[in-house]
Order: sequence, then C-alpha cells, then structure tokens
Amino acid sequence: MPNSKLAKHNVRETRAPQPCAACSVRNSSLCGVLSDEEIADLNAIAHRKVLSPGQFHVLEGDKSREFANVTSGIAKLVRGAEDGRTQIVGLLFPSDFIGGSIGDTGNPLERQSIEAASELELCLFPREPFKKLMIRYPALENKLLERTLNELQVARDWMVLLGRKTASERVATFLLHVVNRMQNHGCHSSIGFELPLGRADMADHIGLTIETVSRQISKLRKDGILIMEGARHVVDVNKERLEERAGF
Amino acid sequence: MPNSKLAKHNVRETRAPQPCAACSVRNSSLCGVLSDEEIADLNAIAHRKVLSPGQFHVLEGDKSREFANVTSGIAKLVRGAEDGRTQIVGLLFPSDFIGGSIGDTGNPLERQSIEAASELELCLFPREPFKKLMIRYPALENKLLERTLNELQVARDWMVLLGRKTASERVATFLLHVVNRMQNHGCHSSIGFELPLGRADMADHIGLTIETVSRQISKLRKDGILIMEGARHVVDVNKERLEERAGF
DNA sequence: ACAATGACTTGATCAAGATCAAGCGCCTGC
DNA sequence: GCAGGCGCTTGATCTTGATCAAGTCATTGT
Repeated sequence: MPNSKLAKHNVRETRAPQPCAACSVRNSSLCGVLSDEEIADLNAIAHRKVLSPGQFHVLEGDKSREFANVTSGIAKLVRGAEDGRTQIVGLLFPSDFIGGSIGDTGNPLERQSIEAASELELCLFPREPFKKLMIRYPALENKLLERTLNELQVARDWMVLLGRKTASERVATFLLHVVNRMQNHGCHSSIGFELPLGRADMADHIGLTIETVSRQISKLRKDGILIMEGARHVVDVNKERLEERAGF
Repeated sequence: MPNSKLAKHNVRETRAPQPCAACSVRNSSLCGVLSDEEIADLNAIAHRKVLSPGQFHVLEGDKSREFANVTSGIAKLVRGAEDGRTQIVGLLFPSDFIGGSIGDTGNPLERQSIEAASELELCLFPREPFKKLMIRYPALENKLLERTLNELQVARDWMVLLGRKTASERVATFLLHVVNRMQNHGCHSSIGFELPLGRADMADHIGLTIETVSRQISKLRKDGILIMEGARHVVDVNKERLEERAGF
C-alpha cells in the first residue's frame, strides 16, 4: 500500500492499452449499448488513467473537459469552497459515467472534481470526439440521457436527505446506499465489505461532522443493527432495521 | 383571485388549442431546436393544462408519466414524506422542461410532483410519442440531454447549499437565484417583482423553518440589502452585498 | 522498541437554528 | 363593521448537532 507522499507521483496514464473486450464494465457501462464493431470507434478515442487514493482528477475548465467511465474502484465527486467546507455530491462505482455539463457555455465556477476513494481506474473520452460519436450512434446518446435523468433523481433524493433528515436518518440512509451498491457490484462477499469512505468523507457526503457520524455509527453498533470489525470493515447489517431508521 | 376551495375545481385541460407558433416560449424552450415544419409533429401530441396556485400535477406512477414544458407561471418541484416534512427540489420557470426519469424501470417510490406557485400553464407530452419524436429529431434529444446535464449541476449546487451553508447564506443564495431568473424572464420590471414563493415554501426549498427564513429576511432589510414593500414585493436588491452574504 | 502520526471515539460544552407561543396586519366573507 | 383565517414577524426557550478537548488504537518510521 503506497503512502500518500509516494502516491502523488505514480499517476499512470496510457492510451488504449487493451481493447474494450477485456474491460470489466464492458456491458454494465454506457458502452453496453454498442456492438463489438461499434465499440472500436470508442476505443480509438479512449485513454485510461489510474489514480491512487486521495488523488484528484480535475473536471474544471472547459478547454480539456472530458467524459469518463469508472472501470474499477470507487470515486468521490467533490465540490469545495475556499474556506475548507466541502460537499461530496456523489459516489461513483465501477460502470458509472461522468458527464459533466455538455454545453459549451460552461460556467467557470464549476469547481468540481473527482477524488479517488480507493485505487481507481478511469476510462476517459475527450469531449468533442465523444460528442461526434453520440451523433453517429444515437443509442449512446440515448443511454447517456437515461443515466443522466436517473442521476438527477438520485441527486434530488439526496437534497431531501440534506434538507430534511436528522443525523441518525442520514447515517442510516447512507449505509443503505452503500450496502445496495456494494451488492450490485459484487463487492459484497459473505465475509462483509469495507466501507468505501472514512468518517470525514461520510460527513462531507451527508452534511454532518466527523464526530456526529462516529456517534451515530456507535449507536447503530450498540443497537445491533450494524456489526463491524474495526472502523471500516462491515461484517453484517440488518437492512430492515436500517430502513426504519432511514425514515421516509 | 380564487380561494383554494374553488381552485380545486377549475383545472382546465385542452388539446392543442392553438399552434406552437403562438407559444410564448416557442424559442427559449426545448422546442426551439425544431423548425416550424418539424414542430407540427410535436404539436400533434401535445395537450395543455392550466393550474391555479396550490394545485398539483402528479408525476408519480409510471403508466401515465409525461414530459412537460412550462409555458407560463412558476412551479415547484416537490418531494414529500408521509410525516409532513417536505423538500422543494427545484423551481420551474417558463421554458423549463420536466423530464422525470426516462427509464421504464422507474421505481414506484418516486414521490415527486409539480405544484403551481402561481397561475401556471403546462404543455404536456405523453411519454412514448415524445420518445419516438426524439428518435426522429436527434436535435431534440440532444437539447434535452444538454438541459438535463445542466439541471444536474444545479441540483448539486443546491446540495452544497443544503449540506454546508448557514441560514443567512442560504437565504441570500436563494434570493440571488430568484433575482437572476426573474431578470432572465423579463418578470423584473423597474418597479421590482413579486417573490414567487411564500416563507413556508422558501423554507422547504432551502432546508430551514419559516421562522428562520423570516428572521433572515428581516435582517437583510434592516441592513439595507433588500428593500421591500410588504412581505412579497421586492423593490430593490443590492446584488453585490447579497453575493457576499451568499458565501463561496 | 518507541515516538509520531492519523483515523476514530467519547465526553463536555456551546450555539445555530428549531420549536413554542404570542401578536400583527390584511384580506374575505357574513 | 366585525369575526375568522392566513401569512408573516418577533420573542423566549429548548434541542440537535457543532465545536472543543482528550484519549484510544493501529500503523509507520527511526
């Protein structure tokens, strides 16, 4: 496991080192709508990037903005302020796509970036070539629209959490989300799973402080709803009781 | 001005009473990407609906879900819980489009609806015919994608507000949004404008209580940043000072 | 082995905003 | 004109979660 000082120097970036055929999210990602012949065009414009935990991939600035697929690992979509306050506006799991905003009139204030929460692999597509491919393959654009509309629903669900839920509801809701996504991606073996975020990141995602998150998790453990070994490894969860606590 | 009991009975619904040519948002809405000939196809599937303040247009249930354009008035996108807690996840101004989620696998929990904040006119498009038109006119789908990506950005901005901003920052941010949108839509004469939401709705949009919103507005008035006549009519705002208070 | 560091936990205290409680002004209907 | 209701304001008090402050535990470097 690389330490963080070392990590800053080992970003690797490669151009299409292997065909999409070998990609672990070939079918579950956006790419799933393209045939093996069609996907060659996508492969031609793609390049991969590997990030270590804590490293950033910046989405700001409209000159070099790219679309991206998460091919492995977990990423945080982060928005920050100068004064240190930050908000994680989304988690990205393998097969998730990052669309950014498509318009060329993008405002410069879009201070949003992707931060690796684990060892992370991205498949990047430069903006303009990708847009041309969407014109050529309408199914691609259609799938992106469908996913974006879904993301909008998810973002609005989160607005309800941030605007109206209590601390214990927030933590329960967050854990449910993680458990569900982990199960969908097969990262959830019978021996449990690792929480993708530490306490500080959870706090930044659900709009609380580290201490409040910690206390709420302790309470869930005392109440037997959550069984853990150490601070990150979840052994078991009682989803029914968690759903009760999540409210709504 | 109809009282709310009367209002419940005068929903009017008509099928394409007049061509899109006469529509006040013909060019600023999604429809702007279609030529006069092409728009006839859209007109053929459209029907209009007029709502009085407080009336709902439900978006739940995947059988009859429709896409919609706001042609005049202002609407609230509302998500609610059984226990009375409610969150306004967006405001809709003339020319805004309501996409909902496009997938046919829509979850039934999508308890979201549109509530008229003023006299409101919607132009509704049944789901399936509209999707067919998007296939026929790719520019339509492209424009919808562009708008949806923008809405996602806006929703995530709001997540930062709800997760990390203080009460006074929230109120200032909200007022800035309203002023800017009002100016864009020409609803902002030199004699000022009416706030589109009452205190309770503002509270539900920015995640506060009525009382806190009221106190913050009183403070802005005392500080001379906001000049009002009565509780709803804004005579003038100092945008620079409001931006300072909005933070970030 | 041992200091140092960083992630987490726990307790004590504080404060921002919620809740409770009047009261005001305005409109509406009788 | 007047009672009633509604939306808003303002004040007093309370609560939730933030802040401040140790302390634990595991890991890492010397």
